[in-house]
Amino acid sequence: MSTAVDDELWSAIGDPIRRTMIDLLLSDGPGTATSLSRRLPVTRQAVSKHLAVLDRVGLIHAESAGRERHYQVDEAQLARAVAQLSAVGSTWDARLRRIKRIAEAIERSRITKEGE
Amino acid sequence: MSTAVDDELWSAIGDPIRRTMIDLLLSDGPGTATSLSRRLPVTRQAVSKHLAVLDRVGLIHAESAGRERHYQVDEAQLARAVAQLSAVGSTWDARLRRIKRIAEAIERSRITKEGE
DNA sequence: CTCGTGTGCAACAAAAGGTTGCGCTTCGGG
DNA sequence: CCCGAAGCGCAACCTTTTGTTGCACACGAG
Repeated sequence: MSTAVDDELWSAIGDPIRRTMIDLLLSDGPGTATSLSRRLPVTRQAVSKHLAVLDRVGLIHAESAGRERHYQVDEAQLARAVAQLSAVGSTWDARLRRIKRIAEAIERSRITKEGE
Repeated sequence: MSTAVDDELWSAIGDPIRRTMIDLLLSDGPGTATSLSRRLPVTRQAVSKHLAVLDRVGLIHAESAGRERHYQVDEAQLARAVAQLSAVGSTWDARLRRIKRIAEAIERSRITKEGE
């Protein structure tokens, strides 16, 4: 059902810090480990590790500019991740609906039997 | 933007094993730690810990039956989690769209300037 | 009652996430 | 030119999470 690549994408966006980092990169545009750490409750080194994780799964990519290293979101890969989210969401949604239907059917048949 | 409760829900469903467990509970109905461990690549004890995590955030709840302990999905809470997923997904989707619009606008103005 | 099966608890190993400290580039003002 | 400030990466270390094994206990069927 789920592939290793999908699992990596999931665990990448499963972390609250990493989700916030993606939010920041999307809203403020490209940023560095230092600029991001100023808006997050962790040190630059922790941010740097998260950036490495996101880079490894391809959700962001870096560009060196002098002594700075600018990261920005890879739009295509993030779109893939969003698709994953909605896929799992709709699967669960469908199953919840089906369970509800079955439960209602059982309820109906129980009432019918009682009426016999 | 994101609350502590939301983060707990996210990290709960962020784990591939836990996502699979929810899938199994949805598709096969209520199950025990032992029955789930037979369909997963980890030991019963590991499954038991994951069940404890899912229980703590309210995504599942248990019911004792003799010496067995049956777990099943809490539909309302899972529906909440699905809503979270789609919320983040649509937020990122909207921002990706906006970035694309801006990029196109810049592209247009650049061409205009070149034409002057 | 006794044996098989399902559970929980404890101790331990490995991985993830976080911090501090250090040393190496690179930019920019004297 | 040069030297300090700013940005970055690497390494050592700590804590939490995830996984394992081992053991003791409870329940149900023969």
